[in-house]
Order: sequence, then structure tokens, then C-alpha cells
Amino acid sequence: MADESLPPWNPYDPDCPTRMMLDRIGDKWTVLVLGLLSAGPLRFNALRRQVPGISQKMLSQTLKDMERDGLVDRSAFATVPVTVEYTITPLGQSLAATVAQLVTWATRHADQVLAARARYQSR
Amino acid sequence: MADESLPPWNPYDPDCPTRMMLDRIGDKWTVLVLGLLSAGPLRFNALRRQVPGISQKMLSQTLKDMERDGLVDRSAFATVPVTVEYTITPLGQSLAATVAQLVTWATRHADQVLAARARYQSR
DNA sequence: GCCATCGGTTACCTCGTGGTGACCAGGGCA
DNA sequence: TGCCCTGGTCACCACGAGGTAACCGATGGC
Repeated sequence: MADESLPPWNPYDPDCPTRMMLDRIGDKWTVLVLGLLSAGPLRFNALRRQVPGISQKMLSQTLKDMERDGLVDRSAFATVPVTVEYTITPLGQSLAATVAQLVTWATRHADQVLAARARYQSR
Repeated sequence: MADESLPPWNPYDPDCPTRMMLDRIGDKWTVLVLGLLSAGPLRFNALRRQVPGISQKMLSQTLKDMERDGLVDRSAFATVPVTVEYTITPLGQSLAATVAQLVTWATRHADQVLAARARYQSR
């Protein structure tokens, strides 16, 4: 707690915001959903169709967690069959932008990582 | 596959570099170890003492994975009891820098997330 | 002789994440 | 009448990440 400018990695306790976010983006679906929603609002089943392999349960759970953390807004419309639209919040947008940098890093350095793996395997 | 400039989130298959890195930084210890090593080389047990709560097994496994991916270099010295030093690579440094941005985001927006959670709970 | 330290590996067990499939309501449609 | 659409929830199950503890071999100190 001596220096507040740039906290020296303290995610040892579960209260830590860093640990919290790493768990969030480390899960299987959040980043995928965030990426899709950052392009525009989508309904539940539209989202479901655009994320191949996701189950109803996991999409529902992921969206609930994201809504809870203020990353997306949920709005239900009393239409013919009830329609629910999910919209990304400014907070969610800023997270998406940050995650995008990680994605950029990954795509840019993927070859180096794969090369390292090949080197390691044939040692 | 039409646009290669900024791949549109394709981590549906395990080969995807993004999925690979998200899994890596989403695990419990890699980010912690990366943060410590980015400040300078450390020996196995020194690292172990500086990461509270980590077990010998997990530190060993984490370091092995990081070495495999070219994030750290391992050098053993035939000293009195064998000494092993772990050094971060330039690749590891660049990942650490990218992760640091995520950490910065988390610390900067933690209050907003916690506020959203409070709002959600008392709805 | 005994114990600690170095850096690990191994067996075993627990617990959480995520997958599968059934079920819910109401209305449109053949 | 029966089936599909909407957006979910719930019960059950499997797998893998991670924790715990024992053990390794060589050496130095008491």
C-alpha cells in the first residue's frame, strides 16, 4: 500500500481487481461475447448463433455475470415472444479495447511462441 | 479469413493463439511469476518465497509451461546444491507489458465494477 | 548420524468450470 | 393437435486445474 501509482501485482487475495478481471477474461466465453457485442447490440439467440459451440446455459451465465459487472446492459421487450437485447456499456467497451490489445499481441507473437514450442519439444 | 489485419475473434478452435494466451494469463500463477521475473532473474526457491501460496508443483509446472512458450529462460548451475535461475525473455517482457495494461485497466475501473455489482445486487 | 537446502517429480484427492438434456411459458402456424 | 420460436432455469455429470504430502539425490553444518 506504499505506492498507489502502479500496484505491484497483489492478486493474492480474491478481492483484488486484477485477479477478478483475469478470471473474467480467462473464462471460456466472456471475451467472445464481448467482442461480438462491441460491434453492436444483439439478442440472446442471435448471440447464441454467432458463438459456435456455446450452450444456452453458459451464454445465459456469461451474460448474467457481465451484466452484474456493468459490462453489458440487458433490456427485455414484451414483444410477440419476449425479446431480450444485450448492449455493451462504455465500461465494457473500454475493457474490450484493452483485451483487443492482448489479442493483437497474441496474433503478432503467435509464430514466436509456436517456434519456442517446437524448439522445446526437440531438445 | 477475408481480413488479416485484425482477426475477428476466432478462438473457437484450440489452435488459436488468442485462446492460447487467454488460457495462459487466465491461470492462477503465470501473471504473478511474469510480474516478478520482469523485474529481474530469480531462482526457483526465491520465486517460491516471493509468491505467497504457490506450491512447489504449481511453480514448477508454471515455469515449465512458460519456458516451453519462450517466455522465460532456464539456466541450471552445478553449484553446491544445484542452482536454477529463471530469466524473462524479450518475448516474455513484451507479454508482461501487455498484461500490465490490463492490470492498469482493472485497477482504474475496479470501483465502477464494484459499483455495478452493488447496484445489481440491490435491484 | 541427522537434518536442512537445493529443485524437482509423483500419487492422490477436491472442487469448480463447463457440457448435456429436460423443462418452463406463451403464441404462431400447419 | 402438435411443433417451433422466444429466453431462460435446473439437475446431473465429466474433466482438468490446482492443492497436499511424500519422496528423490547430493552436500554442508551441527
